[in-house]
Amino acid sequence: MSFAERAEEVIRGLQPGEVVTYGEVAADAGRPGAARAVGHLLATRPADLPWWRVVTAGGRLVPGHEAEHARRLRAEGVRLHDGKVRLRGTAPDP
DNA sequence: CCCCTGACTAGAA
DNA sequence: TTTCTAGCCAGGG
Repeated sequence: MSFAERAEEVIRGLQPGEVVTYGEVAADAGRPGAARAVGHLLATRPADLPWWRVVTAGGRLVPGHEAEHARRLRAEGVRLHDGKVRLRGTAPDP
């Protein structure tokens, strides 16, 4: 099984509202640090994957798909803050 | 096998 | 805060 297959399974295993970063997916797929590869896969694999549940390490949405991404996340019940996703462990700036 | 590209990441300026 | 640089990995030509 290739990294792409594992990553695909990981993304498919995500639950509605479950938002993870590329690094999380890469690590879960067995290749920590291959975050770039994950993005490459999602970009080159037009499969029926919930790509909108994957965001950057900073909670930033996918560049070039912000509108679509934000819309889908809202549909899943994800709370957005200034176009960014509130990831676990992150705190707002007072 | 080599080279290039990209929906990444962390750190410095 | 935004922009740039260097490091990272998987695919495709």
